[in-house]
Amino acid sequence: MDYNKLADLLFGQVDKTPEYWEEKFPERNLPEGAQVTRMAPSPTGFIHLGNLYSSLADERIAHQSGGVFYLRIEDTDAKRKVEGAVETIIEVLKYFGITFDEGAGIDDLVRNVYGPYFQRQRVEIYHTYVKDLVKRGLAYPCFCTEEELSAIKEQQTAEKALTGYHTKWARCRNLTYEEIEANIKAGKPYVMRLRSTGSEDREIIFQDTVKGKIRFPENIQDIVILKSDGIPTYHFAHAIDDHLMRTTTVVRGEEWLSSVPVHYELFHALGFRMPKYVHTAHLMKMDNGSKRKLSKRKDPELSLDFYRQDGYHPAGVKVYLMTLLNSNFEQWYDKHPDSPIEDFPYSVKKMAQSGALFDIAKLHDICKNEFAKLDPQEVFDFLKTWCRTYQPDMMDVYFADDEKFMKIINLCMGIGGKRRRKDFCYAKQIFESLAMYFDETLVPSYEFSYDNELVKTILQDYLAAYDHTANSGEWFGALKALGEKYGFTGDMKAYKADPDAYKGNVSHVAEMLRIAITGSSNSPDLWTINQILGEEVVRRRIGNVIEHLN
RNA sequence: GGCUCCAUGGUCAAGCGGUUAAGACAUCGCCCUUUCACGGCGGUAACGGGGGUUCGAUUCCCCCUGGAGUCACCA
Repeated sequence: MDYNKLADLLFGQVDKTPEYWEEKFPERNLPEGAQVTRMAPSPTGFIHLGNLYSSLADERIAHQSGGVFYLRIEDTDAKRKVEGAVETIIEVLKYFGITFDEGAGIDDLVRNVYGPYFQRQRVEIYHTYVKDLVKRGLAYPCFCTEEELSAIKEQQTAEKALTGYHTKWARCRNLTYEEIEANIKAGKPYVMRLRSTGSEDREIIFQDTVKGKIRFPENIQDIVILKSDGIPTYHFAHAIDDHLMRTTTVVRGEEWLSSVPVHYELFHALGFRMPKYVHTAHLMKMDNGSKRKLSKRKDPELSLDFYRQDGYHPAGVKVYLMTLLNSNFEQWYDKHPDSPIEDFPYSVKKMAQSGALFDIAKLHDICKNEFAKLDPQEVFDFLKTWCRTYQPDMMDVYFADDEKFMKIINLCMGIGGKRRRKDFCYAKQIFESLAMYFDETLVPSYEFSYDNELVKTILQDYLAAYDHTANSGEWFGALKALGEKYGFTGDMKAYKADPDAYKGNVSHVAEMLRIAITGSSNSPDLWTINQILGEEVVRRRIGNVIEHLN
């Protein structure tokens, strides 16, 4: 068959050659060792933890080496397109401190010289290379229908043969020029397939950056490279784009490992050098006692929106992901708690080989630590920003008095105390724990561990003698004295030595007040809370409880 | 099922032929403490199984088992 003639029949409109594109997108002029990485999502706008996880690796690899990190949109599947997705992707990643140097949505004409960065705008490029493959007898049109394909598969299954479009099963492989021409004239839809030169008996040796040396049988599948609408499949676009955009390192999930033989053949057929691959282990989740890959459909905690909605601080999420990404990060971070993550010497050699179970408890611990590193103003700003978008109707309650809110933050974080408290985890949880400071959100409690009459008497007595201007020491002294009056000792040692000798101790009296004022038996320092609430509120709340006990 | 990857406490993991097998989270106990937190101290808890190689295997090789991924005109 005359392949040149076939190429003209199929791609007559293509007037460029591979050389043209090679010249247009030359090797990047970068310092020795600089890596070019990319994030290449489909434009669903759904960014999940796995995406963040690998873009963190991408970003570190590129920027630590003085290279380039760019964004390419893989919009080859029309079904996956969602309006505004690119903006969402850029914005969400930016929230987590990851920015692109180049690519889709980046307004930098000087740097954006390897585009277009939307695959649908690159069809001319893809067709140039497919035409070239056809000329060399390495690609051919396939007219098989869906029904024919599944019939082949059925028979293969019955014969226990390797499924797929390959070897003798690849019917359209041997179509004559005349048959092809007739099919096209008849308007039959077709895809373009690679004419694989692989053999099951041979193997390829592939070097993965994190998994090491891997052997595979050669690819023998005549995979689809151009879909019937002329748009390339992922595999083909990957080869063309990463070559022409001069990507040096591809970070992707290990679900791609099994298509390495396909990519290997594609790159070689095209005459391209393969990039380095970093196949990352999956984030896993425990489900009914067994591990499985986190799924975007089943697991809401996979969505980054989930973390934003609940108000997780981006630093916490990022640090947690880093601990999973590099096994020695956590200890480095312990030693350099105040250093920016960028100072960490990131190494692909230290990436996990196996999938880590996503551990929300660990995330929480890290978030608490991250909050404890922020200064009060940062916490204030973060909470206010979060509240404005996720609980707008509560703005008037929490932020009616900025000064009061700031005092609460200081108290809850232990600012000014001996040590920082670590109560703050994520915004939603924080605001829940702040309910006691606002009349609108207070949940009163009338559950006391002592007889209601006694509680009432003590509260009344407390109220009668309450001096809001007393300092912390004076206030506690008064509380002790009050307790003594009713048989609650202020001497903890004496109480511990012989608890039965007393009705209780001063902590029990404090508990009554705590419940009366905050609705909870647990809270930060009561005196400070009183000061934040103000005399009027304190008196009113205690009064309400007394009334309720009547 | 074929192909491939993975395998140290409940979880994340250090280890890279000889160790009392780190550390963090979680958990439990004690201390500190007017509650809660914070903090301090301590405890429970691991090399999946079987063969080799070796003077010696958690470490190297093989098999088994277990877990995961993938087998589309989706990426």
